[in-house]
Amino acid sequence: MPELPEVETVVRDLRPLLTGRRLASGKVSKHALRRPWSKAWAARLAGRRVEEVRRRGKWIVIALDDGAALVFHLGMTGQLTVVPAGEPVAGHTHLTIELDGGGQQLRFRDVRRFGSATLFPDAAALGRFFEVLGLGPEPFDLDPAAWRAALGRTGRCLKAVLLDQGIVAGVGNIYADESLFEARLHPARVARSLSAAEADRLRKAIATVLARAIKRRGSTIRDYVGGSGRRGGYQKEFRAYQRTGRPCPRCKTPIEAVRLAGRSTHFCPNCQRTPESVLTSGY
DNA sequence: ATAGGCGCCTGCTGGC
DNA sequence: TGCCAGCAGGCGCCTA
Repeated sequence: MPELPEVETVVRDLRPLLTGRRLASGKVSKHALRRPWSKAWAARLAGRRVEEVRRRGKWIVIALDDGAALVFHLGMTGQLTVVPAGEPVAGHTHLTIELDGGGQQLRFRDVRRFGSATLFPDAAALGRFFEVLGLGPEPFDLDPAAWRAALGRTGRCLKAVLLDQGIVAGVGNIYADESLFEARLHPARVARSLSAAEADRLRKAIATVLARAIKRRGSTIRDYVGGSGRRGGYQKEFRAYQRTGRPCPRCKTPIEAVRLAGRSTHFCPNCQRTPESVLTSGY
């Protein structure tokens, strides 16, 4: 689910709700998440104060006053919310942390359990974790020359490249399709085949689409909610993703769906020329 | 190097 | 109405 705009929305929602608050006891469900949650961590959290809530790619980092960091990934169906302690606990809630005063709780819910919650004891451990992950730059910070070089270095198709968190962090299936539509580039185009102008167009399109989606608080297809429980609204503005057979908003040609990089991929066959037609048109 | 497939989970949809 | 295959916003691992 949650790609950069959704994760960014959660972070912006949680920041004022968590910063400066003290964490109390934590309660964990018996179901395993993608990464194991150590039993000792709940006690380790108690009494710690939240210093900062931030995002890196699709990861949420809650930095604590003793240098430890609580790190979440939302997987496909993760929800990280602050709610009144009296609110009924929804099914699939895997971690509940009491907050000081006000009777609120931070809750992590994840139906499919592809997400994770992890506690890193200090900045060095967190740094090592992200180093091993090897996340690429944030999409809003892409250096034009480095981006062109990264595309020029691979024979993979654009869809696969956009989904690769090591090339650019935070783009997932929705925003890969929406960015390629915005840039008018076919998802099967070989990255190396892009001109400098096309690479620039794609770089700008990614930032444009993500910024637009953040303004709408991300996309809710089914499960996603922000840090205060509100749904996103960008799903109403999809131009390609999940619009198979419906008219392209630019040229009315029906949107097509194919499978690329193992993911369903949506594009306009007229606005986003196929690699073959690009070749035959003598580009 | 890269594509493709599978597995991890649960729940919903659509076709028969 | 009921059943079941197929699919879903992610990602790591394996094979060819």
